[in-house]
Amino acid sequence: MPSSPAPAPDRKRLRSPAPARQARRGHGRVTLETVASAAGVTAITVSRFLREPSRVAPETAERIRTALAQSGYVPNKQAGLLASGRSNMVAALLPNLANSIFAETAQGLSDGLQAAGFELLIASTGYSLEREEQQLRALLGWHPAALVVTGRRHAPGALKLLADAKAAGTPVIEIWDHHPPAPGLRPITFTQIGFNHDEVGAAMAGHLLRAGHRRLAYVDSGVAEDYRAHERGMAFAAAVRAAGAQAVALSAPGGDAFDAGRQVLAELLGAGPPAITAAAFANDHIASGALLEAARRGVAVPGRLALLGFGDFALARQLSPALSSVQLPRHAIGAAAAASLLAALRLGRPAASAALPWTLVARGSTAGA
Amino acid sequence: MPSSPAPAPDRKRLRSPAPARQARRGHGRVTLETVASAAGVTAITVSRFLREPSRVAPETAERIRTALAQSGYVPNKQAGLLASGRSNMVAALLPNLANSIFAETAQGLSDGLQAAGFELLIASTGYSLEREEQQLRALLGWHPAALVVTGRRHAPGALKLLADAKAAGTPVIEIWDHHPPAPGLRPITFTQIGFNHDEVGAAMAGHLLRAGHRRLAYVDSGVAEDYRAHERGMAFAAAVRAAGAQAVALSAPGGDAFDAGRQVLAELLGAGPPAITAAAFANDHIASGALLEAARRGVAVPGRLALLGFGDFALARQLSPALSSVQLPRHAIGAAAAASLLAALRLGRPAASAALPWTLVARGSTAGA
DNA sequence: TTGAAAGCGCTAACAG
DNA sequence: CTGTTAGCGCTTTCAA
Repeated sequence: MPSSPAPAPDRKRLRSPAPARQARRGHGRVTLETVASAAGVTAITVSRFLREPSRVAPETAERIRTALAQSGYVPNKQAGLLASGRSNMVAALLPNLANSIFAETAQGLSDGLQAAGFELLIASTGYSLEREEQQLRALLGWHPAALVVTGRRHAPGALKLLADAKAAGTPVIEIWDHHPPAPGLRPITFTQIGFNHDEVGAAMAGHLLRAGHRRLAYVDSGVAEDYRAHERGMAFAAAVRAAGAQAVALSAPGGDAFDAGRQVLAELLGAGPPAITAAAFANDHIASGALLEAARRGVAVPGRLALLGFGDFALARQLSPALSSVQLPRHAIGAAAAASLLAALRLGRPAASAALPWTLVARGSTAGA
Repeated sequence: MPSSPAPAPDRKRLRSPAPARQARRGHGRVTLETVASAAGVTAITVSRFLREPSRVAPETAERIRTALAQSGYVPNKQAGLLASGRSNMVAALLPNLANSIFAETAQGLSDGLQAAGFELLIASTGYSLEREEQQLRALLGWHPAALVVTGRRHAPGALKLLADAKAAGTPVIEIWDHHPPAPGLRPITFTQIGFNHDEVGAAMAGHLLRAGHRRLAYVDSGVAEDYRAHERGMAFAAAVRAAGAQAVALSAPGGDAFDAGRQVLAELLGAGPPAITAAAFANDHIASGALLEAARRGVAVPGRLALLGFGDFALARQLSPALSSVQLPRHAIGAAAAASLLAALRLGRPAASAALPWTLVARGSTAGA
């Protein structure tokens, strides 16, 4: 008796609601019906019990509770979501997660969402608009209840997806940015929760100009697609020039950010005459690298060179001199986005934008005149 | 004519497979069928095209391609997964994400999984076993193809869920740990991918003992549930005592880790006689805080006090003196876990455990004797 | 308070 | 190469 083509399936008994009912590809999973028949009710009653226990008679409830406990039942979310047509997921796209700045935003989102029973689906883009579009497409397959993306620049395809989603009533929120719409540039706009990077760049310049510096550099991160850092740099340079001072644009090399900062210091010191006496950075890591290198070389900070970071990472206030920096609403951005989209979902109208506060924290590295 | 209760739905036409077919709660979403009828085929053909374009005639394919492009169709994953009974998701539980150590592991997992077409579902536990169990329960609702948890300590309920999953053939991997099973302690075991924290603790002690220290402290992180840090501390103390030297156990206060390290330095210096001349830390942040504070106070490192970190964060080699530390396979743990579970899924047998290498990197903060 | 029927959007199996 | 049929596990609607 070789290869008899598998035993004939006994799919002839089409009777009764009993647990028999051999499924097409039934891999002995515990389903609502398993629990139901153990409790002597039908699936729908167990389903009701799970969602609104009060709508089930106390005795029935007790039997279901027992059956549930013994079965090891785990509700199947795909089935539930598919059947209800609802979604309790929010999809978020962040440039990366290893960077503590976005990790905190993710935490803020997660905190706000979890309390409301929503789940967070995160993907990272590595600052690439192309990857953002890919990831967005993948995420949309889950039919999320809302979308959170970073920044206001997106690939054309992504923009279309976002616009479609918005048109279909799905809240779309852009975080880490809050700019007035560029006149005539993009017709549709989304909710924005963040701050204005032009203002920050100008404020960084203002802080250094007020200390009397006349030749100032902005050191970019070197991440080509981090346009927010570029914007700060442009605004910085504009403000510097508006004050009649000189602006120099530098870019940090790739690799370890501390090392990049160390290398940039040489450029900073070598420039001139007239010498550059103050530098603002795209982030605290690069700034810290420069600060540490200055200490190693015996370069006086802020005497010879004033240094100003961005992000106010934990390390900033630990260095000597302590690094002046811009403190950001990292967690708040996530929390506010969660609150905004939750409200939008509840009220059925577009999510509200918000400009969140940042603070320039002056410390030793930019002290005095 | 006030509030006429909405126009009567035209649900009378039950004919033909045409796109009419008013659904029960059909909210004009674009489905396979929408695309199919636009292309003049049925849903299954579009479905096939999406998965295996070669199985569809070139002409048909072309029509489908057009219809697809115009429709803005987004496949519904819940429906697809439910119908196929498959899952392309891996659920991972990590203590937290803001900590770069775990963020890198998540990145490693994500990298490995993405290449194989799997998606990563991440939740963080905040080092709480209770939250781990909750999150695990929530994650299981997605019926993931594999589970990744951090460490080998779990709440009883979580342990049961994991054991059930394993029994059902779902690979379960414990990361960041690799210990021989404690005799008679836990009957069932899972795949482990990480390293032995006892060995690291002993190696940290060995490194300092070799430099001639006779009274050594281990500074714990103060996170009660980070048992891996405790284990390193226990092993550290055991090795110190085995060498006939004295071991002191300290714990860092909560709050900012750098500040905690600064505070601990005072304790370290105040202890004795005999004085503590070397300290090992639960992580580089606390160690760095101590190092920075030592510099501020003019305490000689390693002359008066040798300092040894754990984790080898980017900052470690930037300080002066540079901080000795233990370099960990942060990314590799995630990558190896991904590879192991992928192989297990493919071959249909249990995932393979692996001990990954770590390195004690000796730098200035523990130099000389 | 409970159940029967139908369907969410998709895919497996089996024709043709 | 394409279509038909049935069903994934759950929830909605309506009836009892």
